[in-house]
Amino acid sequence: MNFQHRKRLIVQTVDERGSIEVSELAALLQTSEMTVRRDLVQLAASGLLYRTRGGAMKVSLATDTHRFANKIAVNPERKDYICQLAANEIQEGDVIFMDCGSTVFRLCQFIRNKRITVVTNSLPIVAELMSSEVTINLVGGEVDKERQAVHGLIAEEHMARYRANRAFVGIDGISLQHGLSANSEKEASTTLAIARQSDKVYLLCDSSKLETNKYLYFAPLSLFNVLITDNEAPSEVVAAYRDAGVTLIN
Amino acid sequence: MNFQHRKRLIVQTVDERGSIEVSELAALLQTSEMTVRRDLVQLAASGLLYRTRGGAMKVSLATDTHRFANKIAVNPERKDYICQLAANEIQEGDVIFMDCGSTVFRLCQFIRNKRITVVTNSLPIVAELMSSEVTINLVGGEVDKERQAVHGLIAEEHMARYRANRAFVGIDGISLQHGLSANSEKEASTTLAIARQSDKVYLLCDSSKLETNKYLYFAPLSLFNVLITDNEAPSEVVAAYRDAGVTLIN
DNA sequence: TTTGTTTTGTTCAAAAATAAACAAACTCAA
DNA sequence: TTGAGTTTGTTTATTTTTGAACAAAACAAA
Repeated sequence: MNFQHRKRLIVQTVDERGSIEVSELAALLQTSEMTVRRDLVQLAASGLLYRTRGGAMKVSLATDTHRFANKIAVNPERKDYICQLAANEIQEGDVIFMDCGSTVFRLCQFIRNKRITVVTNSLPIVAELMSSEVTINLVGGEVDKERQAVHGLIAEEHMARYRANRAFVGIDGISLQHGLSANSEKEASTTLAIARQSDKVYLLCDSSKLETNKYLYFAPLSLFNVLITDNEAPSEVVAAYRDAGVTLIN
Repeated sequence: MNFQHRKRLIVQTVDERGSIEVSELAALLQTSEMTVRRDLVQLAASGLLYRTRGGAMKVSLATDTHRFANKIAVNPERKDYICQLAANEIQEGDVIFMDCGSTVFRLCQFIRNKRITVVTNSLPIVAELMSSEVTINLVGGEVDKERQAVHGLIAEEHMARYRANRAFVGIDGISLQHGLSANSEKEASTTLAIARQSDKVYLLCDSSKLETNKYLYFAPLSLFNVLITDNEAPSEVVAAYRDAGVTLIN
């Protein structure tokens, strides 16, 4: 029973069962738990399974990337700080795009009394701005109930009909090395569609997301014009972004 | 049972049930309440659920403080009667248009569990069907805040892209002499656009509106195929409509 | 307000899992 | 066969996770 043989069996078993414990694998492979752990470290490093304490799991079960939708509750004070900066950029008469990110949602409170037009695919944003001075243009198409937003082909065609001064979009991950990344194709696609139709794209991104990567890389840093983040961003990271030519406000 | 397992089960259970208590989760996961609390802290931090005192709830439920509310209906029991009749006409797999009338809104409760597609310009209907089996297609365009609906040129273009089996539309006034009438051009125009794209048009109209006229006449009786009204309609009026060739259900 | 109940966070000790260190066994050429 | 290099198993130390106990905080009812 060599490593190759064990490796095959481990991956196969994990795929079949979804998850398994180190002790079970040791019994199954007639080997010690230490050896199993060493194998698991290698397999996890090459991405064939997800290492958990006490065992391993199928990657697909552990990551559930599609779920990270409504992050309203996370880091609200940072997000409000960012949105205040973003609101300062907006002028009367502007036509702006707002996407369905949780950070972007919090921009609503700062623009309630501005005479501007907002084009958005986010239903919470529409609800929030319903009693405001803002003229709302809602993107049509099939409703994604999980994200409470409209995505897809028809939505993108709809957006293609409008031209905006500015766009405010959220992002799941951003890194100097790989650019922008997202947890879902839908959101990535919508972000691209919005960027195409806007003169100036502002990326709203709280500092916890700087230098993180999500599963789908979808655009280089050049997609946006201005990165707005909070004042808790590490100064060396901020400096690195500025050195890379990014216009960063914080 | 490690953290990854518990996490999956907790998120799944919360999503299914809407909310749950710490003690229930402890029993379900065969672990202590302390552990459940620690798990909930982590899950709430990553935005997968909303922490409440004594348990947790779905994020979307917690953030839906801003709901679209339909005006309190007049004659609710008549309208529900009509909608029950209307719902009987709908079959699995149908694609249906629903407009933004208050009568049509009450149809939602009867179609929650049907596997159909609803195309609508009404925001209260979208909100109501958000947690249902129904696939929703939202009509895009400029939002009419007063009516909580989308009207106008872009909206009509959007609707022109879809073809539906059935359409359920409300009406402000109807008379044998003058046909259909409305209180606003916007709604009249939308009704016409919907009728163009539908195989069969059902007019939902409580009996208090029969033989009334509003300021804008916009279509003859031939616009619709079936008139659904309630059982309080005077029998001579019903007879007159049937004599005039109208298919009437009540 | 005060009182009593429930829920929560913190601290601590026990248990489990892991990593590190080292010895034994095995591989494979020369 | 020898011996360098690798893999494996065992022991030990370290880290992580867990549950219990208890104090603090939040809530509800007088």
